[in-house]
Amino acid sequence: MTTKQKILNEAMTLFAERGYSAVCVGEIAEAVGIKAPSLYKHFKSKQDIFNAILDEMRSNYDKQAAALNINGNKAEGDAPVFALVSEDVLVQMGIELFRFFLHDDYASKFRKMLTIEQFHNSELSMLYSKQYVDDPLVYQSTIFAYISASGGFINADPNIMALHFYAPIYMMLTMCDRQPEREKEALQLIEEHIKQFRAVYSKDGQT
Amino acid sequence: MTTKQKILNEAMTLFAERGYSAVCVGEIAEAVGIKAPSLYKHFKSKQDIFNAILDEMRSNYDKQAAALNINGNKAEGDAPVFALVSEDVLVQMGIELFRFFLHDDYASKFRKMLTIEQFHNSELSMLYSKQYVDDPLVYQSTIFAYISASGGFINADPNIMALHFYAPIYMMLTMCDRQPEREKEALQLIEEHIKQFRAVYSKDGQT
DNA sequence: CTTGACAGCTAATCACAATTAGCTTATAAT
DNA sequence: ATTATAAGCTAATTGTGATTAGCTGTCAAG
Repeated sequence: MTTKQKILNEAMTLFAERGYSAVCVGEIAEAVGIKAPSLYKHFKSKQDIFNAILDEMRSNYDKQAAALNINGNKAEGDAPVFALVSEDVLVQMGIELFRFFLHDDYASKFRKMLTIEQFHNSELSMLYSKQYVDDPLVYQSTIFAYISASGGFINADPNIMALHFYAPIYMMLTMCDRQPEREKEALQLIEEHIKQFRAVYSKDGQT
Repeated sequence: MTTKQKILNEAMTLFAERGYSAVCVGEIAEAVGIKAPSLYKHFKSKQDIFNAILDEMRSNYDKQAAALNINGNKAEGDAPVFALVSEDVLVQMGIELFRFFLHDDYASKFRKMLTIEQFHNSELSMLYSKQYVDDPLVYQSTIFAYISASGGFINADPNIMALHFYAPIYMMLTMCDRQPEREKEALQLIEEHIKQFRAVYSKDGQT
């Protein structure tokens, strides 16, 4: 891995733990294994490092979606897969989603960093909302619209179904970001959540 | 209002916008209308100001719960009120809850501050989880257990019902913290969310 | 009246963090 | 072989931020 890349990684790790302004360039350098002034051979300022992290993540965004076996924004392609909502396919899906976002090193660090910096300016606010609220809701909504249309679920607004499905997962995710020791508990809750979600929304009623 | 109190207020405002380490004591002083060194007549360090904010909020915690017409941790007392889940009492409840937490100046600033600082140490992590995840869930759960028992709702795990009810509200709340301009949209979603929540969980079925 | 505590101020101090200057070495292309 | 470039280093520089020293005015208690 190139030094430049190493700098981005270590910087993100530190920013994710303590936030941009609490981290000093010396620490980033030390983590990389060089001295502070050498950072300036690769980036013109501390702010520039931060910006580069954002740029990198913007270009990684689609790759990330691909890393799950989902199509990111374009959920139409995935919907048929979910249509086979037999038994706990839905449960598995939700849990995979949760596990991936929680454990993927890059995704997880980036999310924590954005959590800390989200109020800093409106670009970051919008980015956070897009990544962790809007896009997932649009995606899930598409899926549920499809399932509803094919008769698997009762007739209900797919946007609200998406909210019902995703919000608890989101809440557990942010909880595990700050308290990783509660992952087990979170998984348990998510599993029950999805089972009950399926129960109340599926046409036949209970499992 | 005493200067000491003003310092705490202004400091919290700034910490909520930009986080502890990005704010310098001079700014706090300026917001209060004094010079930086004068702060030290009231607090022995910048960190001490932060700690005092936490202390203050700990002692305000119960008052806050009282400000809503709820009993904080002890939901047993409130449950009967909710038992009359006729029509949109539930909707009103949820929306009031949302509005209060979003607009109350103190509650809102404190939440943002804690959002930024939550990863700083485990005490803050626990505090965040308690305030915005665990306590609300316990509270809601108690309510739903009661409603279920009195036959208003289908038989389902009240913990999961609480999660279903609260998580979307929580997600919209944190969204509005970073994008206040989306409040209308959030309220709309919450209203539909609760209506649908009631529809799927109430014994009779639809509205 | 006067005195002491309080709360403010200006002018240091002290540390440290970001960045720049300028030197060195390795390496890869000419 | 030579040389230009990249990437590292040490030693400034510069700015800023937290905190301390020490002075001053106010005001309530004696």
